[in-house]
Amino acid sequence: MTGPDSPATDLHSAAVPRTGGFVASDTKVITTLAQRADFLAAARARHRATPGFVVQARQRPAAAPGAAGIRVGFTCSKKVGNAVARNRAKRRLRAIARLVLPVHGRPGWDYVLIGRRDVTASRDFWQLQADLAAALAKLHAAHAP
RNA sequence: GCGGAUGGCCGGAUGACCGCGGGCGGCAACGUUCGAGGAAAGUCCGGACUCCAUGAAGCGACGGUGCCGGGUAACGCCCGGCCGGGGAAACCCGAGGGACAGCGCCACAGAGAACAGACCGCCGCGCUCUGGCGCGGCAAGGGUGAAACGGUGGGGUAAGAGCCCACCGCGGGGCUGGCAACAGCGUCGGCACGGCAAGCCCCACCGGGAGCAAUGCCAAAUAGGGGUCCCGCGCGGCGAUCGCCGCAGGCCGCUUCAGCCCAGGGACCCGGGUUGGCAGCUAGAGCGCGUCGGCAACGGCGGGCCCAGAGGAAUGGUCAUCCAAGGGGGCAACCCCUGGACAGAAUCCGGCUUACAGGCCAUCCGCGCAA
RNA sequence: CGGGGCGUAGCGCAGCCUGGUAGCGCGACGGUUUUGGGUACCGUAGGUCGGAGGUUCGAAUCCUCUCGCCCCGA
Repeated sequence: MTGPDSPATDLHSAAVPRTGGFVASDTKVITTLAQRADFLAAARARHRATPGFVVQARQRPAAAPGAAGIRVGFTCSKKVGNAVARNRAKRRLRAIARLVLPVHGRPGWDYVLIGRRDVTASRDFWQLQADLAAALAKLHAAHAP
C-alpha cells in the first residue's frame, strides 16, 4: 500500500506505479471488514448515495481496539444479479477503494461500499472514482463540528 | 450452389503498466512461476473417501431399474444390434418384461364396453283396418365410440355367418440362422385370447445409513453440574462373600447359526464454555501423442506432460493494435460510433440434464448446374 | 452438502391420492331495497391450472425435465 512519503496524486494519474512499502507506524493501512457486527454498525451510521454505488461511513470510538487505520467492506447482495455480476461489481468497488481511500479516506474510520445492479459494473471507471471522492468529502464535512 | 441430417471443435487474441491468491527461493526488500468452465450451473444418477451400525445366510418391508449383447470401478450412462413408429432419403424418436397369478378402471355417446349383444335393419311364416303387428332365424350392412369379438376377395344361403376356400393377420408346436433379443421357412388350428401395469400388482436384478459444516489432531475455555424418563441388577449346580458351568435375559425388523455382554446400559431437556489453528486438499478410474486389438463404446503397450487450491473465499482497472458482430456515411477503397453468448471452482472423479452471441471442420442425403 | 413444501379467477384457498363436470369465500360489475350511503337479497362476468415434453381415447390430476418462491437440518 501507499507509504506516507508517496505524495497523494490526482485521480487521473492513479495508474502510476506506487513504490515503497509498509512502515510500522503507517496510519493509512487499509484492512477489510469481516465481522457482521461491523457491517451492521456502519449501516446505522451516516451514508451517501452515488449513481454507481452507496457509501456508508462510521468513525470508530477512539477506545476501540486497532483504532488506527482505514477499514473498508463491500456488499453486493443477490439483488445485484447472478454470481458473475456480483463478483464483477465487488471487484470494481475494490479497485476504486484501493485507489481513492489512501488519498481521501481518514484513519479510524470504517467504510462500506454497496454495489448496484448493472450500474456498478458498467459505469465509467473514472466516474466511479470521482463519485467516491465526492461522497467521502460530503460525509466527512457533515461530520465536522 | 441451395436445402437438410449427423459428429466434433473454438467460444475473443497479443502486449504494456498498476493490483489480488497460491507455490518455490530469500533474514528481508524482492524475484520467479502458476491462477476458472464446457457447462465450474441444476443437484437428477453412479462411485472414491471418512465416520456410524456385532457378523453371516434366509425372509419381510421400502426405494429403484426393466428388449438383447457388449463397455465400465460403477451407473438410470455409453456403444452395437433387434423390434415398433416418423421421414422421399441421410437420419431421428421410443420407461421397449408380464394383461390365462389376482384385484381394479374403461366417463359421455351407443342396442351392446368384456361369460357379448340386437336399436335401425335383412330373411321366412302367420295375421291385417295396407299404416303395420306377432312368432322365429341372422349378425353381413347402417349408426355410436378412442376401442364393437379377425381383414380382403370368392363360394355358399331363405337371409346370413370361418359355414367352406385363397391370401394376409393371430395362436400352438417344429426346423434353419444368430451368443441372444429376434428373423426366415414350412406345418397344424378355423379364430378362441380388447385396452390401461408412467393404477395396485407379479417376475428378474440392484440397494445398510450419513455426508468434507464428513472426519482426525492441536490450542483455548467452563463444568466435573442440574432435571425428566426407560430397561435391568434373575435362577440352578459345583467348590469357604469370588471363580467356573448351565438356563433365562440383552446386543441386527423377524428366524436360524456364530460371536459378545452380565451389573450397569440408554434417551431427551436445561445450564455453562468455544465460534481459533492445522490436516483432510488436490498426481487423478488425470491429460494429450503414437501404436496394436475391436464395427464401436473401450482396452493393452510405449514414451511425454503437471494442469487453481481459496477458506466472509483470489482473476480487477486502464491503454494500444487486431478479430467477429450491430448501426451510420460513401460508387468504392475506406471512415466514424457502439461493443463481446451462457456464465465464476469450494473434497474429488464418471455421466445425465439445462443455458449459450457467433464461428470453424469433417462425413452423409436430396435437388440444380457443369463434366 | 442434504431434506421438505408451494405455484389453480384480482386476493386467499379446495379439487390431485383413486385421470373424464375446474368449485368455495372475499372482491369486481349490474339490479332491488333506502331520500342517499352502508347492510341485506338477486343475477352476471372472469381461470394458458408456473412452463415444455411424454403415458392415455382423454391430464389441473400420472411420469420426466425445467422456472420461480418459501422453509428446515448439519
